[in-house]
Amino acid sequence: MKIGELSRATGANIETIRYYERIGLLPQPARTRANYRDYGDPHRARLTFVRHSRELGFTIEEIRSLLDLSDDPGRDCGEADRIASRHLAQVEEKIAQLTLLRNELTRIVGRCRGGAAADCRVIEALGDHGRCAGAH
Amino acid sequence: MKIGELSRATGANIETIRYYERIGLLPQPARTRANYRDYGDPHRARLTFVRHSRELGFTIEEIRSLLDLSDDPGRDCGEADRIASRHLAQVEEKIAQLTLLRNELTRIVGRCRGGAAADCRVIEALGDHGRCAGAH
DNA sequence: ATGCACCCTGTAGCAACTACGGGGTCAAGC
DNA sequence: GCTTGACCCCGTAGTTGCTACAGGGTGCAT
Repeated sequence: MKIGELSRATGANIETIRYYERIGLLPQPARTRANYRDYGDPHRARLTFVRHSRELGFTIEEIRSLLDLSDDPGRDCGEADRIASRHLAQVEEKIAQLTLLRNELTRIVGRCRGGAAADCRVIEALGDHGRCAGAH
Repeated sequence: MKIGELSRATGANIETIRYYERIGLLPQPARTRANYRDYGDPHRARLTFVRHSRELGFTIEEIRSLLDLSDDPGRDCGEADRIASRHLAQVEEKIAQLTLLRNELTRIVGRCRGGAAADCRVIEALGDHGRCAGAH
């Protein structure tokens, strides 16, 4: 299939597909006589894997490791589990941080009654870190 | 104070301070005879405002708007509240997304017993979006 | 033959920094 | 008086993960 079809099949956009090839995440496909990229099913599967992993927030380098693992069926897969676990821990950490942040922001907003900026509680709160409860 | 002191006083690193000056977020400070930047308290307060806002996840452009408001004490401050409210909504959205993500990841990890990568459930799950519950 | 959708390459842009190279300044210690 | 070290200057390039051109070529229908 041509790059446009692959793009529609996977939801990755065309520029992104070429970018993945350039950084070596996708192998170089065959070319047609007109020098168009010509993809097969293994390419589609690999790109689906990459897009799905990206949607789950894995970095390109993590995905590279995961792909290396899956390219080498004999290797122990504990490494894949470790990468995913570490990522899960990062996501949980991020959720915790954002929750603290939401609390700060909730405290800050809704305190303006439309007065002059000189007395604005929002601006005041932003300038004064000392009043924050969270540890950011 | 010199840039190193300002850096220590605010937690912003030196390169970042010069960057903020370059993009017009901080005013150009006075210079000593040796051409060193020489900051005063207003600079420190402004930088504290910027860093705190960045820690709360406001973009540089949002911060620029907030600073414009606070520089003009006569203006209505409802705008500040709108910026903060919109940002709060974005944070809540992000938390919701990450929570879905965490659920996916929790489903994926811990399914490896150290077998061969060929049978790895983690790798399999990443290649197969169809089995995801969440709407990412 | 001409329009249109599609494809090619290479480069530059985005946010928000961070790092680096190649220099200048200043106070302390020998 | 000379060196050592900590600090400062500027300008530019790198980071991540794309996205957006510019300037061309290809393939098919009308």
